[in-house]
Amino acid sequence: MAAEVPTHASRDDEETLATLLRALERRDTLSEHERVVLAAAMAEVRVCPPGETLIRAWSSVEYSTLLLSGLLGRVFYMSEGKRQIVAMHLPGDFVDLHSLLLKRLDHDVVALSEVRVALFPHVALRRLTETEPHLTRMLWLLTVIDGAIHREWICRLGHSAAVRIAQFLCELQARLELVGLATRAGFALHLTQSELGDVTGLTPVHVNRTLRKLREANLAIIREGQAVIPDLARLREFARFDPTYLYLEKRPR
Amino acid sequence: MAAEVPTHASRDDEETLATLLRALERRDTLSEHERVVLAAAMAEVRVCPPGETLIRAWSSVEYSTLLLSGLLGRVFYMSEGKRQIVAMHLPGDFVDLHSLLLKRLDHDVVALSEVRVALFPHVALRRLTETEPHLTRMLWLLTVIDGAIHREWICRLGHSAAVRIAQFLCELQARLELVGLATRAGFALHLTQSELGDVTGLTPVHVNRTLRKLREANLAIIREGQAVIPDLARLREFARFDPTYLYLEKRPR
DNA sequence: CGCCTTGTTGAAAACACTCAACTAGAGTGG
DNA sequence: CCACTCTAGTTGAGTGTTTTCAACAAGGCG
Repeated sequence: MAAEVPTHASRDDEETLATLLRALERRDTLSEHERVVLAAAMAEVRVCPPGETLIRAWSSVEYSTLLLSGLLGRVFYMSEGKRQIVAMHLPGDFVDLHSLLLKRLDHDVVALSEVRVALFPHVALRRLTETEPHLTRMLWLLTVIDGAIHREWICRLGHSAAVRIAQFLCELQARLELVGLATRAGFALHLTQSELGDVTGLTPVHVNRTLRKLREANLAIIREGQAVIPDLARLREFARFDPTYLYLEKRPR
Repeated sequence: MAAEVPTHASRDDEETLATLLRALERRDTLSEHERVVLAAAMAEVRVCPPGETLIRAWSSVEYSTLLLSGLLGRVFYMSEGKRQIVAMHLPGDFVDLHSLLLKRLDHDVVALSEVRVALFPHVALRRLTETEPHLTRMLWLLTVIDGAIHREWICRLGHSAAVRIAQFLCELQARLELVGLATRAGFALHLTQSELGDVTGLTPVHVNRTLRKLREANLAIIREGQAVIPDLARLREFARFDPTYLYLEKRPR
């Protein structure tokens, strides 16, 4: 699939690699050497159109994907044409770092908008784990936070439709704000109501009705690719949202 | 909390540590040295009565827990007294290896029966990550498989009550069989219908009705602490259960 | 223009929840 | 010994939420 030959990353991509570095440094400081080693592990940059499946479930994967720009989902295709999105990824996210260990993924990785991604060959990452124990633990931490978000999603499915959608919006807002792609007042959201249903485990029809309720309650207005949040505190209260589970704080590890 | 002084593990516990070693060796071979290093990182062994909370959410944790015997759950307490069990752990499971990276957990760890656990101090595990890259990757793999099971649970909640419960039974059967605690015909299941509801996101009343349906359809008979499965293939077909996501196969890593 | 996708709304059906009552068994204290 | 209480399981009836089926409007695109 992907070319084995590393292509030189442009300044633009180096800039977006900085998003990953910032995500890591939010948790612990990196040495200059570690930053260099990580940057060196990055190879090819690719651009994919919306709807493209970057990685198909159970296929053998030889690299991990860093999302540079766009929106990307991890998707299960279930019986009777239903699908469930089990994770959403924003710029700066290491989408499938876990494939370094698993080699085959249980889910597809799908572009939900046009995306730019950087590929980190597993051979390079694996070499890194041999010599950089601290950096390895920090990458391990990313996969473990990924698991924490999964757990939050499990709990989300125990709530009513309105709360589910509100929680998802809160999570997206918090994560997007960190990378400068959202304010407390809202963010760009180029998801169809059908995709929103795949995230929250609801039918498109019910998503539609529920969005109307949220709109009428003035909690969140979703339209034309924009999520407008009149009062974030009120939305968070309604969703009982507490961003602690995202483990954003700095903890020396 | 836990004593810092390592206590000598009895032969019985060494035997059960073997369950962890087997779980690891199922994925990749360990050197004799690695086996010794891992065993040396194990300290105190504790016994807890059913219902006890071993680890409380957001408290500072200084060790990771290996389950030696009994059943153990990872639990979220949600609003209005509801709770959601986000993971079940069997003997041989490293219950909270992720706490090595996170330091504080987003959930409680609760004994669902009398349990025996072995504690691995974080200082010892962390020292291990400094010198044992291969062993580190294998531990990392365990946390990543944990995430894969989370994803399966997310998808589970998109199905009907009967399928949810059937899937849970199938997962438990497959995992228990691996450690010799289940046959294809059934296993001991000391969970109340209420706890089964906490796992599947259903009310106890609805669990009861659904278990009756499963019983009447001769798919699974749950009673008196026993899960009897007349025809595992049929149950798996009904639940559309495919154990691949447990990543049981051997893959050199 | 026709065709597709997306969003929207209505009505009926399916599903799961709530409230309530009752059984059975285990454990307790008089 | 019994009465009492507690937990776990069971069942019925009514309610509420979500899904399904269906139809239709609006916009993009060949």
